[in-house]
Amino acid sequence: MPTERKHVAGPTIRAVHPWVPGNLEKGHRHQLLSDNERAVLARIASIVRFKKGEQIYHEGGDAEAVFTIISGVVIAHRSLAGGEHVIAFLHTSDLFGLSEEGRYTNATRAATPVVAYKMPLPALRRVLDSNPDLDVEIIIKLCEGLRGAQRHAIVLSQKRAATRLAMFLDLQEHLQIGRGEAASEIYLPMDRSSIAAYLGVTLAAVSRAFRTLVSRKIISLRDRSHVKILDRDAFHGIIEAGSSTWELDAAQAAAGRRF
Amino acid sequence: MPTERKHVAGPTIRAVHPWVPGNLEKGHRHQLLSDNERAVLARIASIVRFKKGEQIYHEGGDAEAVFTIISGVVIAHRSLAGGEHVIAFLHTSDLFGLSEEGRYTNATRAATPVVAYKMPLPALRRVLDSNPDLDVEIIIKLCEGLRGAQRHAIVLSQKRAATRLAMFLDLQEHLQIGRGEAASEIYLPMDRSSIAAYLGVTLAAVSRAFRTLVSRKIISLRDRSHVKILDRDAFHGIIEAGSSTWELDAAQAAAGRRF
DNA sequence: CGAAGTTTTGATCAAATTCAAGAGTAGTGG
DNA sequence: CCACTACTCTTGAATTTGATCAAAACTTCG
Repeated sequence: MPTERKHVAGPTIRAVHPWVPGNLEKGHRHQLLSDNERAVLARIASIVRFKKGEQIYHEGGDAEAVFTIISGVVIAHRSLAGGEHVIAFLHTSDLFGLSEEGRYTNATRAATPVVAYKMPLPALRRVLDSNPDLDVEIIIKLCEGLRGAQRHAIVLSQKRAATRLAMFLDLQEHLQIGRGEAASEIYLPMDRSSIAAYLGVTLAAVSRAFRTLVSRKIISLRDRSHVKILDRDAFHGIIEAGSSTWELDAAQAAAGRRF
Repeated sequence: MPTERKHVAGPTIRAVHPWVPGNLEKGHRHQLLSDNERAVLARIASIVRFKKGEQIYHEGGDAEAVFTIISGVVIAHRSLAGGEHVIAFLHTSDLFGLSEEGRYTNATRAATPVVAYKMPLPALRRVLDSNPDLDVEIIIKLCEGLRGAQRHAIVLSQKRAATRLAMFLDLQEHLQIGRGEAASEIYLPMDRSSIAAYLGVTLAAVSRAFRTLVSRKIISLRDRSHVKILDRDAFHGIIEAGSSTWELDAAQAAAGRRF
């Protein structure tokens, strides 16, 4: 018996709907679980806390649980020989713990202090088996993760560091708006070296890219983690320009995307 | 009533299982649908054909159907100003047609002549609603797509073109083996400019990277689309070396990956 | 306040882009 | 079957950009 909406405890999962959004505004991330579903998941979930910088699980480890974030930011990454590649920055209501053949496919650590729900996989699978409704929500969330990963790939396909950074800021702003947070400033909870790893460039290059954008008065920095976009035209100019004069051959441009 | 295994018609979907594979060999892509499920889907699916280079759907178009490939190779891409970014190369049994708020999120075109099953979304959703079993299969497939996109991002995070190419070849080989095809040679059905777009480098750089690997006797080319790996040690050396001396700071390397 | 860690900035070097021309392939029609 | 054309791919030379190495400024925190 669902109680009042705001007071239901349990995991939340939010995502942009893959199918028609119906009545609601574009880009809004809907709460995917009903009160009832949240209550069911709450029964198998426990609340866990991680300190800033703490490892949550490691690449290749036994996939024993799936997590959703209550508060804080999580970095999903993979360690290559001699460096690390950041896969994603995960926020409140994001789902993580993807596995392949029973092993986690990447590592995660807390970028800030993190509180999360932890759902053991065996219990989760039992719940999924008996609650068909939950499956569709998870599909929707996975579609979002997939779109996010593809967006990341597009950022990485850019050649200029300033373009990658601008795309990253643009993405962060959209995600922030989607989360319903204030939008006048972009907040960057992660440090420069994580941004560098996400963008696939060096720390030094990120720093220079920031300097470039600031000196051209396209953005301003209140401090290391608060960015304001001053000139949106120029800002999007940087993004478009990134892929400007570049291999104009592939003329038969078509369009569409994976399910 | 399922007839003999080999003779059931209808869409196939194959993927590596996210959870424990149980008895079967690692990395093998299991047929996710039962004969019965295939039969159900076959009822709403129609067979469509596309010529080489033909557009299947375009970015932003009304998402009206989902496809699975019967034969041929499909390129999922997104057009940036002045260039295109290839998201994925899709093969037999792959599922595509991802949408966001009712619109395709990228474009697709045929890299070779393609035959596919087309499943209209409204009908598909009706079937999913009444066949809870199908949901889990789709979740598994989406996990695979997500892992693939993340792998792509890792390729793109590499700095040297030869490293990206080697990783690409390695990936193609694994996918080919996973599909159960012959593995002595790597077959590349797509043209150089699609590879370039996938790797996020120029056509010229791809060409030079091939030349580099061939001249170092690490690979050999029978023709434009048939590659053989001659020296596996050196080959994997290239892949490792790519991320060699590079930002050794982020010391607190943890590990793990998204659900 | 000092020490460790993070970020900025500078100078040099290697690598990919860019522009452009030439070689190789495929496809068409005589 | 060959020649012609269009296209893809390779290769070359000059330029730009980011990586690399290293040192200085700034933060954070005990």
